[in-house]
Amino acid sequence: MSPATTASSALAPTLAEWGGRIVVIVGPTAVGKSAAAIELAGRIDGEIVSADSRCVYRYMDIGTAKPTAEERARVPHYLVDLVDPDEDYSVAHFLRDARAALARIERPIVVGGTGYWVAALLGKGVSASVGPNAALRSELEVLPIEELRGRLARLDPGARVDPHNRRRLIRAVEVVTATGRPFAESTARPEPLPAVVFGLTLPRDLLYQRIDARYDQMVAAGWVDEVRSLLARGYGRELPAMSGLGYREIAAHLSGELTLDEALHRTKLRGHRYARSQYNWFKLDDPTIRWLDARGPVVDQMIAALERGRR
RNA sequence: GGUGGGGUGGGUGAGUGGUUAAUACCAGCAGACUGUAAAUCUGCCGCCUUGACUGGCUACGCAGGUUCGAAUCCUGCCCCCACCA
Repeated sequence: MSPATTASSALAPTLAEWGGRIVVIVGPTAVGKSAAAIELAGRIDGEIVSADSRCVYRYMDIGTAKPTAEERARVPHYLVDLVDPDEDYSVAHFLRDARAALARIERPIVVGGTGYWVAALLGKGVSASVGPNAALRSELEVLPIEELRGRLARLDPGARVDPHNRRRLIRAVEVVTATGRPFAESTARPEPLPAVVFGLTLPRDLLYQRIDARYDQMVAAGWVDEVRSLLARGYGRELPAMSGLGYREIAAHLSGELTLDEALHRTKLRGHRYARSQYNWFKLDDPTIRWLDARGPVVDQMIAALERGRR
C-alpha cells in the first residue's frame, strides 16, 4: 500500500469504482510512457506495475531506462529489480508476479513496452505451463533445422509452427515432449483482465529523434560504466538479460571491437527497429487502445477518459 | 607529370559477355509471435502499371564503339585513392 493512500484515497476512485478496470499504458520505446505513468499515479494515487522485460534485472538501470530511485520513492513500482541478470525470468514469471501485484494494489497502472507480456496479461496471450528443459534445448540447438522440423513433425504432425524459426520449433518440441499431447492443446489461455488501455504514440521521425537523444543521455549518465561493472561481476554478454538494446554493443566497445560512436550508432538503429516492432503488438488501428499523441496533455486526457468511464 | 587501383541501386559492397532490376549486409517499410520477446522469425524494398499472375520504362561515372546480346570487352573524357616524381 502506498504511503499516499491514506491521504488521498477519499478522492481517488478505486479500481472497483472504475468498473474493475486496470489502467494500462503502452507504446513504443522512448515515447514517454514512464513519465506519463508516474504523473498519472501521482494524480490518482495509483501504483505502477512494470511490464518491461528489461527492468526486471538488477544492476541494469541506465540502459533499460529503469525508473529512478526518486521516482520509485514517489510512486510504488512493482516488477522492477526482481532477479539477477543470470537468472531466468520470462512471461510465465511475469504473469504470476503481475497478477499477484494486481491483486493487492487498489489502483494499478500497468506500464510497459513488452507487448507480448502485456498481451498475455490481458488474456490475449497464451502460454503453456511447461518450463524450460535446458538439456533438451541445448541438444536441439545444434540440430540442423530440417532435422528439428522433422523431429517436431514426428511428435506432432499437426503442429503449426514457423518452420524457419528455430527457437519456436525448439519450444514446440519441448512442450510436446513434456505434455505428450499435441502442441495446439497445450495452450493455456489466462482469463482476460478488464482494462482500459492507453497508447502513446509519435510520428516516426520524431520518435526516432527521441530514441537517439535518449541513448546519448544514457551514455552521458554513465551507461558505459554500468556495462563495465556488469561484465566485471561476471555477467557475460551472452546472457539473455544482456540482449537489451545497447548492452552487447557497449560490451563490444569495451573489448575494443567497436568505437563508442559505432556502438552508440548501432544501438540507435536497433532502437528504431525495436520501436517499429512494438507497433505490431500495439497497433494504431486497434480499437481497444485509446491512442494519444505523446506531445499532448496525455495525463489530462487519460484522467478525463477514466472519469467518463466511471459514469 | 608518371604508374597502379577504383567509380554499381539511400549507404557499405558483390558481380567481370547472356539464366542480372542486378548477391549480401545496413537503413527504411510491413508482418508473425503458446516460458529467451529490447529475443526469434518472415515478406517488401529503381520507376510506372495490374486485384493478381503480369506488362512497360530507366539503370551499374560520362560519351562513343565492338557484339545477336555489355555493369561486365575496347577507345576517349571526368572524378577518387595509393605510390613514384
